[in-house]
Amino acid sequence: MAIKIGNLQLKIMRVLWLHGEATARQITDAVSKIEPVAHSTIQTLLRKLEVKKAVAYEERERTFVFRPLVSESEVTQSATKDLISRVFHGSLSGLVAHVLENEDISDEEMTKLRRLIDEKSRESK
Amino acid sequence: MAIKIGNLQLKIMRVLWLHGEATARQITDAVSKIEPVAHSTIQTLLRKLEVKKAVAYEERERTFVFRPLVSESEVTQSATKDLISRVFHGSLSGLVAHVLENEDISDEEMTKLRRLIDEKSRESK
DNA sequence: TATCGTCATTTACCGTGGTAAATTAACTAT
DNA sequence: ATAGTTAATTTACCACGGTAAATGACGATA
Repeated sequence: MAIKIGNLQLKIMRVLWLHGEATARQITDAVSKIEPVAHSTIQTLLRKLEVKKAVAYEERERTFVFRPLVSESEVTQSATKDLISRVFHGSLSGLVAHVLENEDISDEEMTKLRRLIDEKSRESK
Repeated sequence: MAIKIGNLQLKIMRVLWLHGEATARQITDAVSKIEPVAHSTIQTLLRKLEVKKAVAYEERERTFVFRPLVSESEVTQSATKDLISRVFHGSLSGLVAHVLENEDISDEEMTKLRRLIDEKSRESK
């Protein structure tokens, strides 16, 4: 548990979550579409992800095919938990209060938020 | 902008926000109440905070008295923005949805959340 | 067969957060 | 005046994320 990864590592994981599996080259290409990155950088980070058991690979026709070992939810979860506990003393409403006060939230977002809360309270009853 | 600090550095800043100003020794003592830390560690981090203009000091009776140069809100803000943009593609509701699905939120928290949203929509109209 | 392209592997470096001991400088109390 | 206390400064690591070039290994192709 408590999978903690950086920003580029997250982008790599996203490619894997999206495609189920991918070669280093495919990941480099996918990530580079948004922001160019050297292939060797991707390989280094894949190695680091492998060390911390976030991905695994399998050799297929002399090429490594990587697949994720952790789910998007797990990673998202620990990043979120980390922020909420570190910065907001464990309080989700603290976070939301802060954002509502300091950021402009669109009407659409507000509607979504309200719906989320409504649904959640209905279901818990 | 975009002040980014680690966990222990955050704890140091909290002492400063709380007291307005403090000596390194006072910070060490305050932080150590929760979790012991070497005085020299605090001093090192104060130095690093000073380099990045998060604190300033003033010499008083041969002792440095530190004060914060950035507000709690600024720091909280950039940590929050960072998470929301990195992990939730800029969507606060995405974050909230995730938390509601994956964590147990108390009734009290839910009430607070609802109130926050109610107040916010009322005020924006 | 010699070279070209493509992988994987090795090696190396920077920045930042954290950890802290060792040293120096200055004042205080005996 | 000397020993002890306290603070600041210096120095030194480690871990991790990111960045990437250099090298090695191997199959394909000219």
